[in-house]
Formats: sequence, C-alpha cells, structure tokens
Amino acid sequence: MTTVRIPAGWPATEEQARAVQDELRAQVVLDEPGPAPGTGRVTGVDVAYDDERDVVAAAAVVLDAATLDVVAEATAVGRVSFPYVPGLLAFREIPTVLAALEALPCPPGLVVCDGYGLAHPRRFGLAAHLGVLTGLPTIGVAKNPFTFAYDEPGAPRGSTSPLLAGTEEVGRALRTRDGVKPVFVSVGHRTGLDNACAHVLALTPSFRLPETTRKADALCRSALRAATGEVSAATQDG
DNA sequence: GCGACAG
DNA sequence: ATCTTGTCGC
Repeated sequence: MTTVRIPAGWPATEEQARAVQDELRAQVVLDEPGPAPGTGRVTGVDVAYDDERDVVAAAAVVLDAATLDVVAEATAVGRVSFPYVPGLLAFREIPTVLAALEALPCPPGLVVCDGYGLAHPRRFGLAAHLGVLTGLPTIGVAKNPFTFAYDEPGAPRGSTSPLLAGTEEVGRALRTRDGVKPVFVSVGHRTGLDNACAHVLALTPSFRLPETTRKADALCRSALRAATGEVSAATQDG
C-alpha cells in the first residue's frame, strides 16, 4: 500500500478542471484497435471513499486475460482531491488510482475503469483521462447511462445498442447477462469500441460486471477499511 | 432558468 | 460513492 499526496497544481476549481480536460482531450489516441481480448493482461481499477474522514483508497488488480486469475494487485490511500461533480469524476479518482497502478510489480496491459471514457459531456471521461496520463490502453465500463440515450439491447447476453449523444455514438450499451440491465462501455485511449466490448464480454463469464471491476471494488473497500481503521486506532492510542 | 447527471 | 438485515438461491 502506498500513501498519496495530491499533486502540486491539481485543479482546485471546476473551471480549472474543465480547462485541463480541454487541454488533454487532444491527446487521446483513437486509431489503435487495442490489445486482443483473451490475451495478455487486463487490470481493473476502482476507488472507495470515506468523505467523513477525508480518506480515499484505490486498488489495481491485474488479471490474466485468458484465465481471469489474479496475477498481481496493489493499493494506495490518500486524501480526497476533488469533490464529486458530474463530469469531473476523474479529478476525484485519478491521483490515488495512478499511485496504485505505479505500485504494481508488472505492466497492467489494458486498464478497465469504473465509469466512462469518451462517453462524457466533454468527451474526456475518467478512462480517457487515465489513458492519456499513463499512455496505457484503457476502456470505461459504467453501471449507469449518465446523461446519454440508448435503446434497450436485445435480451441475450452479447446484445448491444448505441449509446447516443444526439446522433453521435459515444459508447455502447452491452448486455453481459441474459435479461439483466446492460453495462455502458466506452473507449478510453488506444482502444476501439468493438474491441472494448469484446473485452467486457470476456470479463463477464458469470456476473453483470467485469471481473476486473469486481475484484478492484472488493480490494479498495478493504483497503479503505484498513486505512480508516488505522485512523481510529491512532486516535484511541493517542 | 431549473433539474438531472459516471462514482 | 454511501447508509444497511435478512433472505433467497446456486
């Protein structure tokens, strides 16, 4: 576990954050198909919060893409770096997520984020932002459609429908379990949308959400419990 | 103008 | 995201 300091010059206002998005957005690479599904490694990242104590914990869990076995994992804790503002989620999550990724003992391969990539009001959601900062291929898998419109995909697992901002397809609603609410997939960086959806299907043999997300979620929650536990123990001990 | 809005 | 018991089912 590593402890994170909020980077110097980190945006302090919504206006500054939007300016950063507009500046970095031009660096997103869209003409690469990305790593082939089922090969190499796939890493899930997630973050948990205790706003009460101003503590944030992130986890990165590396899976073998073929077997979905855990190959490596790392966590990081720090202070909350930004309030939750729809459209600016990345500024809340990224410092701690970056630290967790850097603490990994091996390359992460494709990174799967909780939330959106290009499906974003400014076309620069968390997955795109993390991709540009790390240079890694990334995708976003969200549980909710945010502000976007979509037609219900067919009932069978694997069915998709466009996720629409007006007439622009910014992502895809993807059914990962028969008859269950779809997930919302969008490209982050250095990956194509077809490939991103194929990865998500490969990562959902048993549950609605990708194994990467499930494992990272469990790990960051336990890291948060450990971190806040230390705080209260320190308080009691002196 | 107001509200809704990834996590 | 988070607050939260028991409960149904594989």
